[in-house]
Formats: sequence, C-alpha cells, structure tokens
Amino acid sequence: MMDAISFAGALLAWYDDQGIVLPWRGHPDPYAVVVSEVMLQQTTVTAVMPYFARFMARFPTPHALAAAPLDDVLAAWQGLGYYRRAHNLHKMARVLVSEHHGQWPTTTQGLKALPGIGDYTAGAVAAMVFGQPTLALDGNGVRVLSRIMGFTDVVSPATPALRAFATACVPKDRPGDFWQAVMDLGRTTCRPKNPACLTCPVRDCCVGWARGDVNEIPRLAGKKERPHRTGQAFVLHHHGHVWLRRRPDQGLLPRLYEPPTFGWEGPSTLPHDPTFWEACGVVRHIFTHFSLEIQVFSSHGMDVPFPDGAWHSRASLPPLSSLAKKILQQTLFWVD
DNA sequence: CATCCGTGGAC
DNA sequence: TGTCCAAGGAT
Repeated sequence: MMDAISFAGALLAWYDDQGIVLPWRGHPDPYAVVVSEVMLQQTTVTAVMPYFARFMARFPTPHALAAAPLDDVLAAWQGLGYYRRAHNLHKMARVLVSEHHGQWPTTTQGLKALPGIGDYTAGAVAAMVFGQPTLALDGNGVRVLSRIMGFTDVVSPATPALRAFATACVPKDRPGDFWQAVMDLGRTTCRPKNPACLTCPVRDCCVGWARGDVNEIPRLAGKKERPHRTGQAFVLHHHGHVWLRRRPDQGLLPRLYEPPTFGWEGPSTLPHDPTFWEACGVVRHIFTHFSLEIQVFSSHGMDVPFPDGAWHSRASLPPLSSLAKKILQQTLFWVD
C-alpha cells in the first residue's frame, strides 16, 4: 500500500500549504465541530457559514442549546433545510447534559449513539477532535479516494475495497487533518463536475488521472425521478399580521409555520372557494423527492376562516420554511 | 436496503 | 429551464 502512504503525504503537504481557514477548524471545543458537521451534512460550506456564526453566537455551549426552546433553534435553522437536523441537535444537547454530564463521548460508537450523528459524523468528530485514526467517508471521501484508486465499480461508503484503501491512507498521527484535506480537495479540485486535474496536488498518485477516466468515477447508485405535485395556499394578512399554522412534529418541515395549504400532501378538500379570493399567481418549489406548484390566493380582513392557526405579527414571525416565505412574498407580504 | 427528509448555486 | 449536487441520518 505504498500508493496510499505517498498519496496521504502529498495531500497533507498540500493541506498545510493551502492553509484554508474555516471558522470551525482548530476549535478545542467538540461542540463547535459537532455543530459544523451537522450543518454541513448535504449542505455547502458557503451556505453554512452565516448560519454557523449566528448559531454559535446564539447557542455558545451545549448547555445553552439544551436550555433553549426548540422554536428558537428552529428559528436559527430556518432556510438551511433538512430541519430534522435542528431537532436532533437540540435533542443531542439535552441528552449530553442530562445523561453524560456534558461530557462528549470520545469513541465512534459513543458518538454514533447521539441523535443526528451517524457513521460519517462519528468518524469525523473522532478523528478531528479526538485524534483517532477512524474512517470518515462522506461524498468527498468516496469521490476522491475512488478516483485515486481508479475504482470503476458502483461505490458507496460501505464498499469494502474503498474502506480498505481508506484505512491504509489515514495517517495515525494526523487523522483529522487528513480527512479535512480530503474535504478541501474534494470541494476545490476533485469536484464532481469539471475536476481541476491539471492543478491537482496528488495527480501523480491518481490512477483515474493516469488512465483518463476520472470523469466516469465514482459510479454512484441511480437516483429516482422526481414526481410533481400541485396545491393551493391561502394567505390572510391584515395590518402587519398574517394567519399561520404550525406543521406536525414529524415529516416534512416539522414544526415550522406556514399559511394554510391544501392538496399537495395527500387528499384534502378546499375549505373555501378560491373564486372569491384574489389570485396571486403560483409559487414553484423543488424538494428532494418531489417538485411542487402552489396556487396562491389572498384575502384581507376576513373573519377567522380556518380551524387551526392564529395571527402572527410581522415583527415577530415564528420559524418559517423557505417555501412558506415564497408564498407570503407572492402576496406582497413583507418577510425578511 | 429503499425511502424520506431542503435549499440554493452552478452549469 | 432542467438537472445535478453538497462534509448524511433516521426509519
């Protein structure tokens, strides 16, 4: 496995030379690393940056997070997506305080037992915070390592050949830096599309580059096609107030608020005839597993027209999804 | 193991 | 405009 050793050495040399600084790097506090890792799940560094800064200012410690109302956490998360992460992070803080005396587990098994921490995040925290030579295979790790190996089969973090090569790569003395270097290389150079092989610091170790089939690697499992849904939304606003209801605890956009919507989450009948409302056009939104087109209707000063929900002041709106904000903006209701 | 979970940016 | 995709996890 001399290839693995020389690859890791060249990658770390590049990492030291690049000196890419990120706000959650070099933190002695595991909490900052955990928060950043959870935010970074399926989310770009660019998108995470402002959220991380605000979140750490608002909830500086696990104790502060555990003591905060869930609605405050959701408000800090709104717009970032995958809201179950916010629920899990809040739950994680409470478990840490109540069951671990605020002490972080230091093993991958212990970390993985916490809500919101899976295989990747447990390995990443164990390596970056506690210096353990664990595997932290995410999308970057799979892409970078499979290209270096020239591995042309369908691949995932569970693929034995990939895990074997990764194990041979991880330097016992700098496992955290190694995985962060893999992330940096994967984001800046070994990108999914248009990889910058000409300036790659580990080109000489790369079987895919030598063979010229980097763009065919990795071969990922096929994705499902996205169905289309349609529905309606009714927006009431009056004197700087808007009628909102809270979504259920589980499922899509859990516990976020929205104007009443119908027809796109299963069978439902319209409580009002849209004919007598003001049509405000449509809002389109793309979720991971379906696309959505909502017809938006608005009316002013009506009596309480929906069984659930309440008026909310524009000055202190509850946590809203990006979809809810789009719908409100469609009626020229000022949000954000 | 397949499905469900957001969002915005790049091309 | 459509498509892909980004430091995944829970069920």
